Amino acid sequence: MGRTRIRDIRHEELINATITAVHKRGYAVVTMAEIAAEAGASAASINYYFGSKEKLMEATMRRLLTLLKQAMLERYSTAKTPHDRLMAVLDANFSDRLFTNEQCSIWIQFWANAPYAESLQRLHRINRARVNAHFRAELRALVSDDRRETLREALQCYMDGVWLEAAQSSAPLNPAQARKEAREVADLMLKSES
Amino acid sequence: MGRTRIRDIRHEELINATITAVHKRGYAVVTMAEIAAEAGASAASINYYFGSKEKLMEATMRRLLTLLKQAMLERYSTAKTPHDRLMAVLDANFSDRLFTNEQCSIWIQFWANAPYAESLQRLHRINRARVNAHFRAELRALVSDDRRETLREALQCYMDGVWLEAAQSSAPLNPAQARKEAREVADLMLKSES
DNA sequence: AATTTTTAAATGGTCATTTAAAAAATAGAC
DNA sequence: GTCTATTTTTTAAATGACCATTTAAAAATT
Repeated sequence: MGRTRIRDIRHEELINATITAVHKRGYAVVTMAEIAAEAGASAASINYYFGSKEKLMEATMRRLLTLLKQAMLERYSTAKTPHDRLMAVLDANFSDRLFTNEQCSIWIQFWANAPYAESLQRLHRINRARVNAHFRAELRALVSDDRRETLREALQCYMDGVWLEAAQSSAPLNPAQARKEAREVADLMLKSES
Repeated sequence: MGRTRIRDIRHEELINATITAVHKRGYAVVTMAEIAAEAGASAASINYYFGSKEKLMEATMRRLLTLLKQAMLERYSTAKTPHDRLMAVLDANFSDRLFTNEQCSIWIQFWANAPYAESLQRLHRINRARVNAHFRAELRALVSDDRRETLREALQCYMDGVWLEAAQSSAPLNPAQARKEAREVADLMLKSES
């Protein structure tokens, strides 16, 4: 049973604290002590559970990527048509659970640091490849060969750009609105195909 | 005359060194000593000319924003139609001079740090407002009222996303290709209007 | 001679990580 | 259920780097 119950609880607490602390202070300057304080723990305990600051950051990013993956798979299961499944990918990216100020901040920090940390770069590649595969699969049925890659890249860049812009704003985000706009943009691009 | 000749030369050298050093090591971890070494100077001289690391970073970002502004104005002057001027904005963003690995890296670092530094945030707002104004002005003649804002935001996010993705790749960028794709994407979105 | 530019070295502060010991939880024996 | 023994968890304090910035003096320029 709960052989590692406390361990799991602390992992979760510390990762949540990391998300909040990085959002508040920035990846570059946040300290172990600040993260620990956010979780009501001590800096030493972070090293006890994660080994180092870098490994904590990696675990935090892994968590976000898992959430995104789950959100996509959830929506995929109920979507019937290629068009529905394409929209499912967009909806997942802007789901209420994911598209928050805190998580937008972390994503930006992730993007900014991935080029300088092998472990983060790897996570980024894996995630990017998965999203691309989904897009490609669904677009196959929706647009002609010669436009498919252009459209796929445009959609991917659009989504990244929305996250980027959201991270600059301190006003609370509106995921429902973001989903609506993403659908509009996608349909706008698809329409010129039919 | 050259009352401040050396001062200007050093400013330029140090800003260029900053761009290179940040690209190589990341904003978060690059040291004054590394930047100085890149310029063949000493860390102390950076403080002599810029006052602090933060002010150096601000000056560096200001330089990039100026380059972008110039590139836009240059292309604007020769464009005749609204469509041409819209493309001019895209072309400026992906011009040979700007769309380089080094500068992409800096932009990402800029985006990641703007939320945590008032001075950077200000620069970001100013730049964003200018690009938006250009887009809005040209789109007025090209698309209907109800779709204009969606399209503008989509284009803006697309551009940001392309920069973001470019910063993740270590392969040399292809500005001409980026311009071509941006034009395709823009036309794709405009087409469904006509 | 005066001013500007340059830097080596000193300063002071911050912080991730380690250490060593305490506190808490758990298990096993009775 | 209570009482040790053992393991796990927690943290205060120590350690050791690292680094931006300052200082003071030298070098270069005017």
